[in-house]
Amino acid sequence: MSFYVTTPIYYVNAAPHLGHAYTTIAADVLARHHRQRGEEVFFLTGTDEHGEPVADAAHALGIEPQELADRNAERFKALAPLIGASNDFFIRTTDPQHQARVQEVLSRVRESGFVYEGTYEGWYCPRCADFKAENEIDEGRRCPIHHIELTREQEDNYFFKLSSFQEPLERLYAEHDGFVAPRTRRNEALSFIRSGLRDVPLTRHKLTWGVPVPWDEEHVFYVWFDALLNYRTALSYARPGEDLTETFWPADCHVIAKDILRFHAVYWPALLMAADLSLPRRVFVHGYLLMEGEKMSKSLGNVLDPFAVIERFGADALRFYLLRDVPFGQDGSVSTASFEQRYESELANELGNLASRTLAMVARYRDGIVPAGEPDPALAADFAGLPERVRQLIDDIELTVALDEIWQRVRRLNRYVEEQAPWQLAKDGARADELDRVLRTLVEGLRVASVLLWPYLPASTHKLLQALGAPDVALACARLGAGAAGRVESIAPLFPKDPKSAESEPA
RNA sequence: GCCGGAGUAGCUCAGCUGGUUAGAGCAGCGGAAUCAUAAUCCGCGUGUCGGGGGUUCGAGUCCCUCCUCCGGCACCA
Repeated sequence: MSFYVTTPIYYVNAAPHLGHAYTTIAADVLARHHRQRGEEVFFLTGTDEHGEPVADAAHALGIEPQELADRNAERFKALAPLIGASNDFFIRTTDPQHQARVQEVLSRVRESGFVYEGTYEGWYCPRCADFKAENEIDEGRRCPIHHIELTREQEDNYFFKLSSFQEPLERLYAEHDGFVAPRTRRNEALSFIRSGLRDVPLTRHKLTWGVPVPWDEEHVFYVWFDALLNYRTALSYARPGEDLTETFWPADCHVIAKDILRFHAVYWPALLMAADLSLPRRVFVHGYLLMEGEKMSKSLGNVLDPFAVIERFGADALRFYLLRDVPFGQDGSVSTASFEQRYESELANELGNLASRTLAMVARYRDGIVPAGEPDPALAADFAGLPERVRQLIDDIELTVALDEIWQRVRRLNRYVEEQAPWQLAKDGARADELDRVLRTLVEGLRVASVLLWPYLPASTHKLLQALGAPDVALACARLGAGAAGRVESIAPLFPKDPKSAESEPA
């Protein structure tokens, strides 16, 4: 059993921000969950480096596109480990192996008859040195950037016969209902397809920053075709001397944001059909993170800065917050205030403190040895079926709902402590068996919750599971009573209240 | 304009194929406990379920209509 998940490749004309982190974190949760199942997982992320916006941004800085690409690719590459992403490879579309594969696949598409020479005509801005899309033209046919009048121009280039795939795509959507999720995004894509597909330019003539077209060196491939193919080309060279394509293709899940829906839900499957390659199983579209209800933008200030959050609270806190507070698949507001609220009340108070009190009681009442025996049936009943439920929800990419299911058990454990009042039992020697069972149950509950939380909170649950003497995170272990009795160690608070001043070790 | 979503407690939202007194978390008020990062737990909500009409024994949950908000409607990575 294998599982292949991807993020989009991030465009290097600007620096990484919270939105990039969000997508990568979500994909990472999927990757880690599937590893817990014992599946062979490949998790890909990377950078998209060609195209006019990169060339423009570079020239504005007075440097070559490659230099800008190198610079920003480095920043995206550095972001991944910082947010705890366990990606297996980082692709750059300027990798020579990628470019060679792109040429190969697109040549095949041409040989199959899906490419023809044509003329693109549109509104052109001489300052931008590029055509403008209909919806980005200002009043009076002006460039939205330079505010000068656009001219009508033509460009000879090669076209991809997208129109040939209208019917196959409609069939794909009919037969594979979950190809695009959530539902509303699927509808959007399908209605776009039904509205009639036109052929699209496959190459650009006036640009040079791109993958050269092998059959006509005057052209480079339009950046989207180059970019989309990364999902497949990466497998061929991610591991030196090995081709992983057979093992992992087709991708199980492409995680994307809604702004690139059309490319993944329409162009991409059409391109793969044209190349006679199998299609990804699913495209999952998440929403936007809004700051105070506005779309994120640096100029707004007041942005939840992922780097600042990670530096102070650690990557786990950011991961948890984003997947907890924003229903995955929908737009949602984020703010430093709500982050701090979640951090303190849920991570520090509910989970962190649960760990502290549990470990402290085992240490105080039983010298750090977890009593043997069966867990309390009452609590076991509340945990019954949980791993299966979580598994199902993750299969449905319901990351927020799955997290909530687990979190309800964290809360259940705090209630259990109050119900059982172990400190009372400890005063009565005749109730030692009861106390044994309560402590045993608590440790087990905490262990199971930690295993299930591991994809979301990899660093802190790892630390906690170590302390509990049960480091195995396999999903099969997420059953109350599956853990062995043994010794626990006490640890520093997992989520300190004032992490800024706490000189704790890095998470 | 066309298509698709959404409008449920102060806030953020659950409510699947219609069926007991409409739920959760947060915030607020009151209380209990002391193992714990002064953390935790318990109790407290008369909400026109956007408006109106309809179907039904019975409707946030189906149909019609109106209002408001959001998204998509092509070559912007």
